[in-house]
Amino acid sequence: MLLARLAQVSQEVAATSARSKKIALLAELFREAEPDDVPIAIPYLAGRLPQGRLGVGWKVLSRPVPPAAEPSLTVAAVDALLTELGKVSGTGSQAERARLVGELMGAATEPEQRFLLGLLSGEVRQGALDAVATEGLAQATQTPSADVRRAVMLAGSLQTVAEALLADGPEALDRFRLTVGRPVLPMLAHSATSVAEAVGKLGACAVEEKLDGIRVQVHRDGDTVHVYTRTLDDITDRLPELTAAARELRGDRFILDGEVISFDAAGRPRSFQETAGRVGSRVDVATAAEQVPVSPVFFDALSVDGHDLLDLPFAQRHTELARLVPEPMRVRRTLVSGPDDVGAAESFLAETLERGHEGVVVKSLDAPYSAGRRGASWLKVKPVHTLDLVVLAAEWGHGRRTGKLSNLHLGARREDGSYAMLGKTFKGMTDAMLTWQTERLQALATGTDGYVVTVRPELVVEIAYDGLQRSTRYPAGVTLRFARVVRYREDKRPEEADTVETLLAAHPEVKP
DNA sequence: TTCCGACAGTGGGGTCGCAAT
DNA sequence: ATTGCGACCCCACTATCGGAA
Repeated sequence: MLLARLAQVSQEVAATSARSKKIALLAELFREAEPDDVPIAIPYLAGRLPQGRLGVGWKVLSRPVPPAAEPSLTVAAVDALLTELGKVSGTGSQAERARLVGELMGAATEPEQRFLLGLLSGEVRQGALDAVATEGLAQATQTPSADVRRAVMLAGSLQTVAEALLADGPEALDRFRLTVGRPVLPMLAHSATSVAEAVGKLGACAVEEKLDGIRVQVHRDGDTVHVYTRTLDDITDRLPELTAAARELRGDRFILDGEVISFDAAGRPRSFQETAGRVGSRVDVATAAEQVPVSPVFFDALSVDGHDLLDLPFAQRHTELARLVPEPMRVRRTLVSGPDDVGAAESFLAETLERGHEGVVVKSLDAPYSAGRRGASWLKVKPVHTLDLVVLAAEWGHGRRTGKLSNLHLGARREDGSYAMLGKTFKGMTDAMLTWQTERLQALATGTDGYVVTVRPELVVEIAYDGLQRSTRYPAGVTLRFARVVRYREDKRPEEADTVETLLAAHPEVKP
């Protein structure tokens, strides 16, 4: 198959907003693909590379290369070149990578170049990623989409399922069963604004501590233990404590879901930054483990002693978890009978925050484990802080925000009347707000470098955020975590905005 | 007809590790 | 030794489609 054909389909998919049409276009292409093209074409049209990341980013891709006049690249040739590129990434030379990228781009026509750039930078912007491609695959093979989705969750990979399905037909899906040693996509949570709202939606539920660490899926089969992240990367070697902990447990074949986090000497949770730094350390694990030891805290069991628990209600899965894992290694929780009992949930949240944790997750007791989906049966509740800050500058947006000032630079007042930038945000804006702020900020503009428009510090905006964290990038030594716009405060003068001092006073545990 | 679940898009900050400087 | 870059952790929110109610 020619790359030009893929680029054309991607273009057609991008051109329609109807999901049903996107799915039909993808299905048509999947049907016409040769068996050898399938493991390449499927991930390409799901906006991913089969090789994963290649060590090629914006820096290399931004060098323009004259396009070819006629399409000649095949999908297989592109894949071979990218595989070569992946090997070079392992061994070194940036110059060699740049040369290979140049070679590829030089052989591509203009539309092919556009498609490849999107693919390599992870921004295909065709309105179809894995989930839509999965629907397309189901349609192409005339297989119920729920069956395909489930197989993808269990395989942790769309292309594995696609190869099997297109080669052997629907019966091939039976091969994808929950297997110890093969990670599955983890179940995710939605947000709720209060425990009352969450309990109101779910009824009888468990309220569990939400720990601010790294999500882990731990597989043990005899003496063999593997630890996977949320994106199914194998991080076993970085976390020797988890292998040891898994081997201590009474069962010898299981899959558990939990969080890994570091506690200080006093038993308080360390900051996310500290835990994430430890989990990210790969070179001298022994030293890192000594300085920042981590502990697993489990909250779900997917498989125990060869039994697949995914379809059991949470209450039963937790019974299995409790049989296997002693209490100190399980997440703290309380059971709530329903909306009449919401007081118990609220006091549990208060206690949890007092213990230094992030918030709670409210979980329906009768929901199955919906791997890979952001099911509405888990609802997280975290406290939200707000501040009134001043817009110092704004950046031009990309994609659907092209031509709109999007990303705001946020400043807090200093006592001397100047402003300290605390971070940026592009979140929380409606299209109407984008239009409004583009006009308003341009009227306040004092200069631009073509990308960042600086403005007179006059516009006050109410910002919600999850917490403060240390920063080496910003002048106050701190930055906001997950800042988003709530609303503009045109009723407020910049002199009425919050100050760095009041912000620091509100978060005494964070030292700039 | 209206409501709501699922999806994609738009990017934020930090940290680590590696290659280039 | 320092710097720049890419990968991968954490993540919120809005717009839109299309099936469910």
